[in-house]
Amino acid sequence: MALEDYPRPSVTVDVVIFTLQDDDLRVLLIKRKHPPFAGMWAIPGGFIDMHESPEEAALRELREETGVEDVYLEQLYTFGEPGRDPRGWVITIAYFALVPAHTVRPRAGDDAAAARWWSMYALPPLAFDHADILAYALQRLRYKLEYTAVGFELLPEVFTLSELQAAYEVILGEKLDKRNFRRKILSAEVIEETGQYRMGEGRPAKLYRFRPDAVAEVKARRLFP
Amino acid sequence: MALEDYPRPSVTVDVVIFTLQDDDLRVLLIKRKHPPFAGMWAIPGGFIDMHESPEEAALRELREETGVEDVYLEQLYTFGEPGRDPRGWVITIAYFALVPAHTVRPRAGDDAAAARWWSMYALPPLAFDHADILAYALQRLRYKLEYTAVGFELLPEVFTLSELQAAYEVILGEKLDKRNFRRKILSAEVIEETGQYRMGEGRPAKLYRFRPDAVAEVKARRLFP
DNA sequence: ACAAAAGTGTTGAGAGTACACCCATGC
DNA sequence: GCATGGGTGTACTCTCAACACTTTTGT
Repeated sequence: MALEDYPRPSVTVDVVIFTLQDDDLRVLLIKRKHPPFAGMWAIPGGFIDMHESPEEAALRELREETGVEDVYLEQLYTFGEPGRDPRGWVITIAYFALVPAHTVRPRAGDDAAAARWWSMYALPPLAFDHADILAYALQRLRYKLEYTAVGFELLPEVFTLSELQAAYEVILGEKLDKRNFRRKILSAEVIEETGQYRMGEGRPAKLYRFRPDAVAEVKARRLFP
Repeated sequence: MALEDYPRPSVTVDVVIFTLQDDDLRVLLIKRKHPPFAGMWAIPGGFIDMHESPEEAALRELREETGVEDVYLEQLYTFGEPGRDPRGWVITIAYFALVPAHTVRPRAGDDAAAARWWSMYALPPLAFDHADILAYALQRLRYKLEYTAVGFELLPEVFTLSELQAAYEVILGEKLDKRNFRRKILSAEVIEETGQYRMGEGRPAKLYRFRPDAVAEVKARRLFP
């Protein structure tokens, strides 16, 4: 039996693009130009091209919507409930990306009437099952933040410890203790001082950078030995 | 632009089915009857049907290959490298399932010349990119084992602590300390005594069962607070 | 001098790890 | 009575969480 004897779905990639902006966790959404859900907000995405891998397709979408090339990108989950797209049988491979805010200026692609950042904590109504996808992406981001060093992907190259802590707080949605935070992050040896300082309203703050040679993952606590 | 204007891939599900047998971690493979890779071993799978979700397709495959219905099933990853299937453009959504050995008798489905368990530590050459998929599934299984209670999905309803420890050892590929193992698992309060004993060659062993109300997940140690 | 943000240590509790011997049964 | 696997406790180290004051700068 040949491939053509089986019905084939359309397959898209959707890319949840996170950033930090104004002490808020934001996600890039596009306003749909065409039906279905014309005028509604949606996660940017598009059809996979033959001859490209799903990851390449996700990188292409990311480039089209943000212009950025070299960012953290990870496959999230594949959604394929029948009926999730009123046009027909459409399966989507969802990705999530982390971009530092200052590197990006959202651009509306061909199919979008607009593109802008939305706070993850104040989202508009969303097309398709995109609210589910975002909820899952947030859960996964929080989870990864706890046991890997992905947080740095959202920050500029240099940052202060207070800025880093604020980033963690806004993503996790909880306050953290300053002394414990500093002790733990410094003992993890994933950042180093740059020797520079950031001048501000109070005492100048040491600037740090991520150590690219750092081990990004810590062993999880085992439920069983 | 309509859905039909875009090229569509074939989409399959592949289900990595793990079990424990003879103190070994095993995976169910089928021997392919048809080209490509006729006569080679492969992960069981098949095309998704229109009107079913990927998860339903995975459950259907699982039923066809093993007859079991009610088992642990989790989406693993979606593989879509161009060229991974010589017949053309085929994307596969990989799942992994955990089944207790005694509940299953492998059956060769229509497209298979044979089906049998293989040790994860002594695999035959595999069709397509299935070696990659298995390697990733093993990594994920080990990872989940460390911070959730999925291990019980591989054991019969009642078991001794020694059997449980042996299961963990064969999956993780390392020896564990008996006293620490027992202390930790009992303090996690995920199992309870049945009151029965298993008679064997030495002192009879207490039988335990999994507590279905138990919390299956433990907080991971945070890299950062 | 005062406002604003940066920076800094200690203590008590719980978890992880390493380690060796006695117990209950079948033969 | 002995072989076989089941079952048990302690001491040390490390990590976690809670908690408040001093330092450095700009105005």
